[in-house]
Amino acid sequence: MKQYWLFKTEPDTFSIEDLRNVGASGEGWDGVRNYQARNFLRDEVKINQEVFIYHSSCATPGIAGTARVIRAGYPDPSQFNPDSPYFDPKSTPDKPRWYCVDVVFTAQFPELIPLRTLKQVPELAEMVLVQKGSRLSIQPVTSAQWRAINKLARG
DNA sequence: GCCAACGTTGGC
DNA sequence: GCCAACGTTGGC
Repeated sequence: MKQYWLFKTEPDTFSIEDLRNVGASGEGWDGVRNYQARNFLRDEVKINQEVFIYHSSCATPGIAGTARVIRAGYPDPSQFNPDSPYFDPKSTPDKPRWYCVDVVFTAQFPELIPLRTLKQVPELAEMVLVQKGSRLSIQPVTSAQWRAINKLARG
């Protein structure tokens, strides 16, 4: 079965509009500093898989649109950059600790689908995002969940 | 390996 | 800004 994902981002820092604006070159999804999320990026997120872009820590948190993976996991360059907020002095190029992938914008939903709406959809009851206390910033999404959310987005 | 203290996430 | 939930750190 095809694997889908949900990536969280704070729109004040990097929004779906920002992703759209970088165009076809895509964007390195860097700065993920959680081991469970790292493992997904390193081992399981593959080229051509599709991703929901989720806006967190903002007035209306929710799913803003979609992206596609154009490069699978590789060492996150920001961990080696002392000027980066994501610099990790304990990481070395032969033993990188953190990984990222590249994604490209595919669509922005006509309207963001708020978390509060997603929580009310029976088909999404098992979704990682709506589980209590889920802080995971890179999450697997099933094909059934992918379909249900795209249906919601079309209204 | 336990676990208290501390730090972070993120909705509200 | 509050605070619950969770992750990480570090002494022992």
